[in-house]
Amino acid sequence: MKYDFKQIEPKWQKKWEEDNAFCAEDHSSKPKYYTLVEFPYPSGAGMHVGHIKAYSGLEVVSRKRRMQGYNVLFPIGFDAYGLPTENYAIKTGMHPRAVTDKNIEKFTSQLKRVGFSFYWSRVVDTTEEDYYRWTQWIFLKMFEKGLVFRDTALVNYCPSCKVVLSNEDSQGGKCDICHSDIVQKSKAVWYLRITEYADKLLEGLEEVDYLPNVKQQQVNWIGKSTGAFVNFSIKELDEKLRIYTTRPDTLFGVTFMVIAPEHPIIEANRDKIKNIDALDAYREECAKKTEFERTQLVKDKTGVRIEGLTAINPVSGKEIPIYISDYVMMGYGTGAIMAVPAHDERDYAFAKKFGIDIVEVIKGGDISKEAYAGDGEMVNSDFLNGYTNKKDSIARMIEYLSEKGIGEMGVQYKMKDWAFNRQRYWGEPIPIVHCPACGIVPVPYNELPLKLPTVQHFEPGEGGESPLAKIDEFVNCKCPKCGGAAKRETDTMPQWAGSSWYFLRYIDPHNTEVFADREKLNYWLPVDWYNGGMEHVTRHMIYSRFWHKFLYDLGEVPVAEPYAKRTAQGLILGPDGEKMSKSKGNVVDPNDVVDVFGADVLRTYVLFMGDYGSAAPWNESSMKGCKRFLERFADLFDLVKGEGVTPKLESAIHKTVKKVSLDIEELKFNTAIASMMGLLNEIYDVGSITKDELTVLVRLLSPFAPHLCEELWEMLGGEGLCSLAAWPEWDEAKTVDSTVEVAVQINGKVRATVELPVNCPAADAIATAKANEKIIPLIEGKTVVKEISIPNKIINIVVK
RNA sequence: GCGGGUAUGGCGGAAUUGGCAGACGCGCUAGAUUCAGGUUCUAGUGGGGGCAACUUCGUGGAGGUUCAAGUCCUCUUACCCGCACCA
Repeated sequence: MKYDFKQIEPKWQKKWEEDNAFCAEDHSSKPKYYTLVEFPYPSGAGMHVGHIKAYSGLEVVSRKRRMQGYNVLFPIGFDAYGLPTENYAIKTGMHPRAVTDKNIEKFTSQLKRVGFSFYWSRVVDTTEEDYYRWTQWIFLKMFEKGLVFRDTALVNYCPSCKVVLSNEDSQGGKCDICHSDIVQKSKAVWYLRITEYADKLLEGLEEVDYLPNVKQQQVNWIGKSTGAFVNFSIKELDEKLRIYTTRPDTLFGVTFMVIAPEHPIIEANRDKIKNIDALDAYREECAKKTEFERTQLVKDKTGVRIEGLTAINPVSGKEIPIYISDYVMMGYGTGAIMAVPAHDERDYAFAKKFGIDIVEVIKGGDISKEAYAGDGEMVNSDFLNGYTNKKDSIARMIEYLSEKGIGEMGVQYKMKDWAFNRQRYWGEPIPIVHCPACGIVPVPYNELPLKLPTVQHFEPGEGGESPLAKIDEFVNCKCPKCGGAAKRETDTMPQWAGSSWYFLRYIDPHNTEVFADREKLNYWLPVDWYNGGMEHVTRHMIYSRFWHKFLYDLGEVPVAEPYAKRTAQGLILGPDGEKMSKSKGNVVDPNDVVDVFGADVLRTYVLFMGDYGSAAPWNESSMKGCKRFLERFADLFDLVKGEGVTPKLESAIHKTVKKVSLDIEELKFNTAIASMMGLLNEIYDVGSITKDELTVLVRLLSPFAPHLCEELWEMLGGEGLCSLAAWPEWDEAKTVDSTVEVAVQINGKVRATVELPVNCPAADAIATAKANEKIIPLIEGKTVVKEISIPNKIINIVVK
C-alpha cells in the first residue's frame, strides 16, 4: 500500500469527529477511566513539539483503554489567564480577549492535526464567564470558612511586571515570568491559608501512586519540621522573646540570640535600645538588598548587637546578648533564634566573628575548629548530661520546658500561605467589596460571576495598583450588606487559580447550576492517571490538591485526593541539545513536522526518541527511522497471503502483543515501538503474513499511528473503527518457546551455546554442554570444581 | 550545604532486575537499483589482534562480594534537576 499520509490523515480525523468516536459517556455500564494531561497555556508562539510529547503518552494509554472496553474521559482545555497574554496585548494594542481567542484557535488546530483523541465537546477555557464564575465561587467558599485573609506584609514584588508574586513564583529571587530580580515590598495582600492543609497535603501522599521524585519534591516543599517553641525572658522587659528550634536539647549551649532585622520587638522598644541609630542603619541596609543578594552572602555574617536588651537563658539562667542579623528570616519560625554556636554552622561563624562564647553540649567534634552537627553524648547540660540519643534528649527537654512553662513542642513548615492577588487586568476579579461601614464584605453567590469589565486600557498603574482601579463603574458599587456606597476589590487572582480545579469542570463543563453535578463527580473521580511536567509538581499540583481537599472537606467532592496516579514526561530539547526557547531559535513547530512527515510519524517519533520521562534532543534524521517503519508497516498489506504463519512467527507476534501491552502501562513507549520494529523485520524475513495476524498488528499499532491503522483496518475489511476495535490479547503459552539457546560458560566466559528444551533439568543441561565439541577440549584433563545451570539462561562450568 | 537523579558504541537509547552487554533506530562503510534523490534493497558496523575459525579488552574511575556484576556493597569523579542562611 502506498503510504499517503496527506490523504489519509484528514480523512480519518473527519471520520472520528463525525462519529463522535472519543465520546465519554456520563452514564455507562463500562468501567470508567479518566486520563488527564496538563492543559496548555495558549501563548502566542503556538505549540511546540514538547506539548505533543506531553500529550502523546496518555493519548496512547487512552486509546488502549478504549479498545480494552473502558469508558474513557480524555479531555483538553486552556489555562488562558495570565501575564504573557496581557503583556502581549499591551505591546500590540490588541485586547487580551482577542489575543486569547486567537491563540486558542491556533492551539486547537495544531492539536487536531496531530489526531489526538481528546473529547472536544468538553473543552474548558478558564477565562470564560461560565468557568471563572465557579473559580470565584470556590474562593468565596474559602472566605466563608476562614481560609482567606488579608494582611499587610513584606511581599515579593516584581518591579518589571509590577506585580506581587507568591513564594512559589519567585524562586531564587527571580520573577518567574520575566526573570527580573524581585524586591521586598510592604503591601496589603490576600492570602489563602494553605498552611492549614499542610498536614493533609503531606498525609495524602501516602495513599496516591505518584512517581517517587514527585512525592519527594512535594514533601520537601511542604518542609515539615518538628521541634519546640521556647520563650526567653528579656531582663529589661516584661515581654518574652519567642523562638523556634529543632534542637531544644542544646539549650544549655545557647550563648546568644539573633532576631531578624524586621522583628517587631525593635520598633516596640526603641526607647530602651541604646544604639537604635546603629540598628536603624543596619536595617536600612538590609531592606535595600534583594532576597537574592541576601541569600548569596552565606559565608560572611553581618549583624549588630542590641544594646540595652539582654536575654536570659531559661535553663541556665545566664545573661546572653541579642543581635540583629539578616541570616535570620522574619518569614520562618518566629523570626528569632536561639544560637548554639558549638553545634550550628551559621551560629558558629557568627560567634567567631563577634567573639561570643562557644559552649560544647554534644561530644564528638572539635569545636575549636568547626561546629559539630552530629550525634554524641550530652555534656555541660545539667539534667541532660549522659544522654546519647538525640530523640530521648529532645523529648526530655520538651518535657522539662512544658513543666516549667518555658516552652512547648511545635511544628513548622517551609511552605507559606499563598499570596493570592495580582495587580493586573487579565485574571479573575476577586469577589470582595470594601465597605466603609461593614469592612470586607464578600460578593453574594447569586451575583456571580463578577465579570471582568471590558476596557480599552489595562496597563498597570505606576504605583503598583491594579488597572481595574481606574474603572469607576467597576470600582464603585453598593455594599451587599448595608447597601451603602462601597468600593470593589480591584486586584485579580493569580494564574494558578483557574488550573486548581479544571479537572472537576471537565466532568460537567456545561453545568449552569453547580460547578459539576454530584452524580457525575461520583462516577468520574478520581482522575485515574495524570501526566505533566516536573515544573508543576510544587505549584499547580500542591495548589490543586489543596483546593480539592478543601472541596472534599466541604462535602462537595467524593474523594480526598484528586489524582490517583501522577507521572511526568521529559523535555524535548532543541537539535542543539539546549532547552527549546524562542530566543535560541531552536523551537520545532509540530505543524512543520506534520507537513513533511505526517502526524503518525510525529506521534511515533516523540515516543520513540528515548525514555519518556527523560529529556532528549530533537533529531530529524532519527525521525526518518519512524517514517520508514510506518511505510514498511503499510507495505505489509502487500505481503498478505492466506497460508498461515510459521510457529516461530506466531510466537513472535504473541510476544510482541504482550510486550507492547505491558510497556504502555509503564510508559515505556520506546521499547514498545522497538519491539514492533523488530517484529516487522522478522515478518519481512519470512516474506508473508496472514490477514488475521495483520489485523492484530494493526490494532496493536493504532494507539501510536491511528490514521494509518484506520486505513489498513478498512482495507482489511475490519468492522467499525480500528480505534474502537478490541485490544489484541496474547496467549501466554505461545510466548514461550519449546527450546531455548543457552550460553555455556567456562570459568565465567562464554565459549559456546547449546539448544536445550525449555526448563531442561540441570543434569541434562550440563551433560549436553559437556558433550559440545567446543567445550570438550576446554575441560579435557582439568578438574571440574563446580557446575551451575540456571534453567533457560546459562550454564557455567568452573574448572581448574 | 540539603534532597533527588544520571553516567553504557560516533549519536538517541535497550538489557526479562545478578545470567550471552549494545535490542530497536540514527549515522557510518561497501555493493546493487536509479537520469536524479532527504529513494529503495543487500551485507557489515564497540575497541585491539588475526586471511580465518578465533582471541583479547570493554558499561565514568578505584576497590570488593559472587561460579557469574552495567545491575549488589564501599570509596570516588563529573554532570543534571529541585530547595536553600528553614533555625
